[in-house]
Amino acid sequence: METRELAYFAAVAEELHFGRAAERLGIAQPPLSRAIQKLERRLGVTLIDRSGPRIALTPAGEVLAREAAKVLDAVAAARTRTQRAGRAEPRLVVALKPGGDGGLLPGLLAAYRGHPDAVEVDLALCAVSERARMVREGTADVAFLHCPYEDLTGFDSQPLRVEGGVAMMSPAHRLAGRAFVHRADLAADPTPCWPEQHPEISDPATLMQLAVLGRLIAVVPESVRDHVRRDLVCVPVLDGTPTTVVLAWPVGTRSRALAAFVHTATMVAERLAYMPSS
Amino acid sequence: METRELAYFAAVAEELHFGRAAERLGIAQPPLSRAIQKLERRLGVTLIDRSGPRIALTPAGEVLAREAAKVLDAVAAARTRTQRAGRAEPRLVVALKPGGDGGLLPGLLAAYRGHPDAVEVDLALCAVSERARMVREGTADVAFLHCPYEDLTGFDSQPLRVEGGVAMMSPAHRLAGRAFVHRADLAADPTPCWPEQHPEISDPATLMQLAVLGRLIAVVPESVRDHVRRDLVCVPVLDGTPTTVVLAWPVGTRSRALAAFVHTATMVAERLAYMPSS
DNA sequence: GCGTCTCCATACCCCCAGGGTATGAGCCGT
DNA sequence: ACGGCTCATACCCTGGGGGTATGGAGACGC
Repeated sequence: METRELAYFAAVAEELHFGRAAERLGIAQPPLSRAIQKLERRLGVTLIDRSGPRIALTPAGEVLAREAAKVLDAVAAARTRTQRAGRAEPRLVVALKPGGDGGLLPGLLAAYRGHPDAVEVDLALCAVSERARMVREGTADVAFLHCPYEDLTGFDSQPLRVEGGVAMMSPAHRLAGRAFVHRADLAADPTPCWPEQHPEISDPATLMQLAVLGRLIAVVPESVRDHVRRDLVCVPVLDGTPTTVVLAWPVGTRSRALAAFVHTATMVAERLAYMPSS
Repeated sequence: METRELAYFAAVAEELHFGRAAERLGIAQPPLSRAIQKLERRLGVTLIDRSGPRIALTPAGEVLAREAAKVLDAVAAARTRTQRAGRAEPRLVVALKPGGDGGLLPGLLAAYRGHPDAVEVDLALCAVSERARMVREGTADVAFLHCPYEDLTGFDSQPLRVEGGVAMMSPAHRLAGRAFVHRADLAADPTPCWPEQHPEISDPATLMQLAVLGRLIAVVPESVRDHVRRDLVCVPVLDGTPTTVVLAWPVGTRSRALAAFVHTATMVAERLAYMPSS
């Protein structure tokens, strides 16, 4: 099973149409039909049900569609990781969303610079949904992720710190004067909360703008507190789900630079834990 | 990057010798050299350092060697899973070591048979190290694994029950009369324990034979207690690391039969938890 | 019910990529 | 310096992957 064949099958499985799949692949339809037939012969399994008016995947075809996607992802990751490893002097690409480092990054970068295995660090500031994908695809080496909001399957990870939540809201809001709130206070509120109800807002500026306008209340990790606009107030949510800031990297990575980065991060996080007021 | 090329590179990376790698691959040496050169040109990266007396992998080559192994594993898994899905009526292959089901299997199989999504269940009784590999390669659909002794990366899993440990020993042993022991009692003992010091013993019969002879003390999950030879005594280890029996399956599996099996297992495990004396 | 349209399979051809053999080139060790 | 080991190069050849043209099997309209 060559990757080309798997890519062909993946295209057919997605389009459910040989002609369109062939067009997308940049080849003619007959070679594509033959390639799929050959794949079926070699596996000894029917992958596509061609009897109906529209073609459909057999159960085996469904399985192969998922497996093929995994293989193609692995191949793409292999390419980017290999190329990155071969270019010039090594660098470490760290993916995070703005403010998503739990306040650890300044101290971490300073401490990491002094480590014997340290290399140059590139920061990839990106949207929420991008970070895990970047690491999976090899564009980034390691990412700051937030449990339990993000899926850690396929990653090794190191928890750095556990943070409570604060509710970010307009000063005009009726809860703005409170020393703390509970989830129930927010649930009863007419203004919607985030990120539960608005997962599509990935941009902090947009989020804060909406909060200022009283359109929503955002529950964010407490470390974000220092970066919010001055015209917003933050009120701790006592019973909010705590967020764990973790460093995540692909399983099986063997890189001294990465190991040093993770180790340094753990040290820095521990040190900060004893000085939480900073 | 075709899988053939990756297999070629993996062979070279393993043998560190073009001639032997070519022999292993069943091709001549020149085509292999060319294939690797082509790979390097396409990636724009040097993979192999040919300057020394023995060839060596560059850092990029090291990366690709690991990534290629992942891809080839994924391809092999894709083939076996697809073929299994296409053969006749579906079956569910459950991998476990003898006695490794925490006593859940009889009740689980009986309850599963009644489930609407149930299919025939094949039991693959295999050695300790085989189970995870079988699921990873697609030979089995799901396995009983034991945390924290086995690596769950790449799997989704469902914990079923937590078990304490019992020390299995000859009746002649000085601790055999005790109602319970602590780790310290065993650590001070001249006879070695298992599995910590003897991971190579994967066969329960061998293990028990050695225990009978007083050559070792085996610390095993308490559910194994019912299956040990009658000429052995089991003494609870109060402060032993608890073993969690989990069901593990490949991430991303979509199978009603498997979902039903896992769900049933959870139910059965819960029910058993309320009747621990059974 | 027949023509037509759509869509996949088949037939046939071409060409290049991948494989083989022979041989050269570089690097040791003696 | 020379022979041996090992990888690269040169050259040829074949198979298979890709192209075009066309057939055949349902689905739909009238």
